[in-house]
Amino acid sequence: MYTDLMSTSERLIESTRDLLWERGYVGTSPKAILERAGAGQGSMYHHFKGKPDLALAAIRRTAEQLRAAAERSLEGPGTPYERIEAYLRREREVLRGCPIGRLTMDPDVIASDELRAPVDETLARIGELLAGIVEEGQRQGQFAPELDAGRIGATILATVQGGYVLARAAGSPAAFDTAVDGLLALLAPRTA
Amino acid sequence: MYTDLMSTSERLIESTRDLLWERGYVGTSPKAILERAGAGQGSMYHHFKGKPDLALAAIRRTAEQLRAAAERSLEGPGTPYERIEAYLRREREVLRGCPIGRLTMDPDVIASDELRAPVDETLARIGELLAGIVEEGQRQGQFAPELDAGRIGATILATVQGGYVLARAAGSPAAFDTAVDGLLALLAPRTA
DNA sequence: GTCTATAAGTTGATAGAC
DNA sequence: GTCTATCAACTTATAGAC
Repeated sequence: MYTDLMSTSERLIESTRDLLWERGYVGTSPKAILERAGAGQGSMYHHFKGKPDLALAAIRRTAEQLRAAAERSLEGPGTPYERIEAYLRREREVLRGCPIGRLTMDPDVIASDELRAPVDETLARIGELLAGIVEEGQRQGQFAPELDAGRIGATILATVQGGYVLARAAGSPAAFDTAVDGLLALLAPRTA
Repeated sequence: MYTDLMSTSERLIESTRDLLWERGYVGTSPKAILERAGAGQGSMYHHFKGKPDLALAAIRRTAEQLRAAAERSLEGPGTPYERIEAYLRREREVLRGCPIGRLTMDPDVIASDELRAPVDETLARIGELLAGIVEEGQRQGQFAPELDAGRIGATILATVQGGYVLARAAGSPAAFDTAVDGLLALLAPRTA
């Protein structure tokens, strides 16, 4: 519940963010949003055109925060390998899943170019960041020069997204860590 | 639509399988199932206790088929690396997502131990198969002996599951292949 | 800006006829 | 076994009062 401090519009967006993460777009009803935000129907339809419009605002904000969190890990100190490890091992609420990645399993999100765009852009951006760091590592001799940095970036990102799937299936965050450990072993610098 | 040949009970299960794949558990209503199966309310509640019971039958069948498909690729001919490649490159309807993996993003599936069990067991089984093949490759000197086979198996499975996420986000199956290509490069046998 | 009232359609399930 | 009727609750949205 976001009943204090924030404006009604803010509370609606934050409530929607929570529910999209927890239940997805299809599983989130306006009623549930309004209850969590402590607002009435009128407020929602005053500030937003409807459920898709409110969801878009929520998704955009979540996408922006995820991108920023990824950049914090990836643009931190350390060698390329260390920065990739920092990204892979950064604190996550693994069993909640990726707040952006999970939206790709939402049929109504995928059916809407507008709702899908921030999801696509965010994952593409993180993939590019990862690819850039792999390239940097190649220039420093840390990674094999024959690797395609773009592909490795995609593999790293896929391992993270798939790690969430395995962890939720198993009901345990350890499954995420196992997949990450395997990837890090495969990426381990030649001169360790 | 499954209006011919099958029994009503079969048509209900097959319709549910389709819809669970397409829209997930939360996004699938009994009404939609009945329309697709060409059956009335009474048939569904005669053969099944309700939506969760019908979904369980559908999920179990899909899980079994996915396990069998994975085994066909992984227990085929070729070196360990070649069998892993065959599994990774086997024909998939990438943009539809993994019919089992996608269920992990369904809150009602994850909330039910009964519905989650076949999902967990299927992914665990495929992960074990992969780990076994990695071990075999290690014995043959194809993969580095210091790798933890269980972890690498998890990484391979995670890359596949994450590949679906990236492809659906991008709206293109190519994103799946890119992640797989990166993984295969990292797994490439020493004596290529 | 926010609220309640209202509405047409859907959800998931039960009852009972055939 | 299969069907339709019925049900209370929910979904998404509009109208209009305050």
